Amino acid sequence: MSLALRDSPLVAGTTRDRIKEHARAIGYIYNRRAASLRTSRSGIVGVVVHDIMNPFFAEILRSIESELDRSRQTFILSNHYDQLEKQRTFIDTLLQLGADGVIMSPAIGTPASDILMAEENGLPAVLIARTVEGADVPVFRGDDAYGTGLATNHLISLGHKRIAMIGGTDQTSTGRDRYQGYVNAMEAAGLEVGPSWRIAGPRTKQAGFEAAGQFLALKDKPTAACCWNDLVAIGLMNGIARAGLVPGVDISVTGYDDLEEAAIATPALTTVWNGQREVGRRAASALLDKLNGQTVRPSQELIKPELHVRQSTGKPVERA
Amino acid sequence: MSLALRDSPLVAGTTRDRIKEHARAIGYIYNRRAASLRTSRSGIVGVVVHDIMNPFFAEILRSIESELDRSRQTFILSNHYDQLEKQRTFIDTLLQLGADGVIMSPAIGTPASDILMAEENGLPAVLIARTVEGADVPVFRGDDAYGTGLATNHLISLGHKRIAMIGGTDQTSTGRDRYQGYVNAMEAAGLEVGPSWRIAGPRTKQAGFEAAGQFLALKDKPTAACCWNDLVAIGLMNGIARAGLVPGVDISVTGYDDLEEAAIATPALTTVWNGQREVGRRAASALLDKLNGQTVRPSQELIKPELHVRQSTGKPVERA
DNA sequence: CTGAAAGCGCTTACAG
DNA sequence: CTGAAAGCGCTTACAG
Repeated sequence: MSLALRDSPLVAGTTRDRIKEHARAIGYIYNRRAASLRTSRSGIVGVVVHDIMNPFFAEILRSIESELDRSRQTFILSNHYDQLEKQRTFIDTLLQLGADGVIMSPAIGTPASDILMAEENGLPAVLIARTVEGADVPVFRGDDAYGTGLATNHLISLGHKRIAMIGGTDQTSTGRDRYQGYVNAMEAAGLEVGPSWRIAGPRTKQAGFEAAGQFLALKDKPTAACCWNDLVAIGLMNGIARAGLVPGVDISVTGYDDLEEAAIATPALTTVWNGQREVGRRAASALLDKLNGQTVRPSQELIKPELHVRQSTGKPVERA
Repeated sequence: MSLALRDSPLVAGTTRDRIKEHARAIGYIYNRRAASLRTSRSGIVGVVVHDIMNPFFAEILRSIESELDRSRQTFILSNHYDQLEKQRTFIDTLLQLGADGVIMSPAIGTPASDILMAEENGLPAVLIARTVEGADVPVFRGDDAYGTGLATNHLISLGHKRIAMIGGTDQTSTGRDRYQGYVNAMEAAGLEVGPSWRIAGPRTKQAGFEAAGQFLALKDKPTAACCWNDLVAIGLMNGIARAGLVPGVDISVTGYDDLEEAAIATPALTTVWNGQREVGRRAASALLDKLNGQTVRPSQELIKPELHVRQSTGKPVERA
């Protein structure tokens, strides 16, 4: 019977149809636990990211979803909120469920051994967005240093000389790379990076909004802000507007990610497209290849970002 | 051994510790598929909503997550994007995995028989946000008609007489209820509802943004917009600002949901708090009760919304 | 080609 | 209290 339901060529067409019809009639439900126990394939893929509600991950997840759907894999989502313990619990759950693989944006502080452990227990991993030093797995992410370089150079070319970097943390590879790209661009242009010009931390709209006060009170007031991501940029612009200044005129602001929202922000946000779709699609397809027994060599795949210029950046306005 | 690992009192303390230590040493992984096959409990709960990336659902999901976490249930998320087929596939997957229950915001057009089928196959269901006529299960949602009534009355009390309703669809109970609340409030105040004053459809920031043009071109131009949700309201405000008008001054706008974002929008959005946390927490806890064999009677639980007045609403400004 | 049997890793009722 | 055995529902190798 199981052969018939799976359309095996070993079973004749009419027999197959008769069995399928009968199965439907009695409301037969295929028991995947039993099948998986026998075959040790579950058809489950885990995805764990910092926060699935963050629109940056949301766009990645959509493309992972559509890629996995085509291979009829069920995917289980989880947030780790950058808590190593939550991430470990989730990986443990995946192992217990016999998941076939995991796509993860590793939590801050993830040791390579965590990933090694998963792989050794038959749970192949693919990383997105962040790297883990020493983990021997494929990684798909944007070229962050290059991306913030694009944004910073754009501001420099408009004539800005005092440019702050708002948000992000040194605890992730992404954070270090984005900051480095900004610093490199500044130095290449012979510009100084004021010691207080980095406001580290913010990664949400709310935090960007709150950072506006600190930003506007900076010594040698910068005329532009290169933000960690679109959320911070939009929050910052709201904060700037609240303070009576006009973002895009009085202060130039760049974002990062090019979320759908960036285009409809007021003013429309100049930002760096980060290839979310690409990252998701390629990570999922690499994992599927692995599951199908193909050898996928560990590699750092850097998607090249692109600058999208809109209305939130302009020439600097010097005030008295 | 399995008794020891589950801390059964049948096993002496020292023996238990020795076994646990050994299990850790050899890297033992508990096989939940096997256990579930035997016990027919899987520890999996499914959650399916229109779109998990929508911040309205995101806030509900967070509270479901924390509630289920405490009972050590794994939850599987899925979007149905209001496609009945996707929802059915997901429910099917849950049945095949032997999930213990499902929390769903039913897709448009979900027949009661779909829910009945799940329940009959041992998958108890709890609904959130939307009702399905004839489905005999608990439903947790906000009192939508009351909520839009609050918003509309607030606008009326400020002196507005021409108020449009932007967004939402008649295909969901939520959509019908919110529209009805608006109409009731208008009629109770003896105000006319202009036939073109309802712009149905928009439910996203993008769509709200795009609706601004249509709104601003309405005959007998309304002075205020009661929006379907915060996303539409924020999008609409952005569109209004793009057109050179000042939202909150030239046009009053109300939202619905009171997302975290509402407070930091520019201007800060007057909106209706919709009890997302409550909805999630209570739905999860009702499902857990069901799983534990308690009889949970099917009922409509309406969470009372509250108006939060901010800067996006003010007295009407009549222009020449 | 068909059918009966073994076995995946658990839990639980049962015999010792 | 302990240990061996049955059985959950599949898949697959094997005997007929």
